[in-house]
Amino acid sequence: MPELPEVETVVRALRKPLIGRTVTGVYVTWSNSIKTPIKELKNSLPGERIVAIERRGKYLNFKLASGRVLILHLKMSGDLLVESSKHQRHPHVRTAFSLDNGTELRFKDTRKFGRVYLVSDPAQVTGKLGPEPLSEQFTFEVFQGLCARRKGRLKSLFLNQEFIAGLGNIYVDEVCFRAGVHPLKRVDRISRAKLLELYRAIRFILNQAIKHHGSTFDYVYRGGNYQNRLKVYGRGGQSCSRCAKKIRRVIVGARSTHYCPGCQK
DNA sequence: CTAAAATCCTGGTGGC
DNA sequence: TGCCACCAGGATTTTA
Repeated sequence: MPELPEVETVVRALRKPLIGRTVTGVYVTWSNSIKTPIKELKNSLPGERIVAIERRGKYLNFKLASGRVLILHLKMSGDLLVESSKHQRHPHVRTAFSLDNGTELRFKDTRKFGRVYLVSDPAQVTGKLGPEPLSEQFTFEVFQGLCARRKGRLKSLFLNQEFIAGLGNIYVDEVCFRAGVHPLKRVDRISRAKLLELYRAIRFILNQAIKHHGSTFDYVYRGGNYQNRLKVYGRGGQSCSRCAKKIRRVIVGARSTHYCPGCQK
């Protein structure tokens, strides 16, 4: 479940070992993940130098010297490792990029949901994404405009990457709790005051999670410890830390959803 | 148009 | 201990 904070953590960790490196080879064991013709990837990636690594929503963009962009999505169970080529690959490494200094960028992906693209224009992959919630451009006015005339439920809208890029199941539940808004509330019936609370909660929760290097779960990126600070996600049946009522777990749009019936109206 | 359901996947879990 | 059905979940695709 890597979401924005986990992907941001990965991006920051990869910059030092990867920027300036040149790809020397491509290794693939699960071609369903590769969304560019494999021949093209294997033929044209070697010789490319990585000049920058950026995050867009939950996507990682590796900018190459030619101007093309290698885009990865970790989906459910993806992780990226930089290891010596001599070090044996974990069996769940589905794609690897060997580099000019004897290391490899390894895409470990237990559940095989991950995706790899090589494109000339990243908009081909990420063009429809909504705004970056931590950018300066994402003001309250922008958020309010996006919410206007939306009839759907808050939870579903927040999970929609074309609405805001980067929120996922864990942090949506945490944002709704912090703002004190019920996740099933219709968006067009939320007051301006509560919208402001939601806007602030999005920025606060994501920033806090990044500060703690994201959350670590069964298959998710190692290292982070924000999972210990979650107030509702994964806590169905436990007592709310604010009002002591039992936290509920329900299914919304095939996603588990956690909220406190006392604090969230 | 929206919304719900199916799809892709595997390791872990709980029941028996 | 072994077997098996079942579950999680991001994004896309299909169905209603």
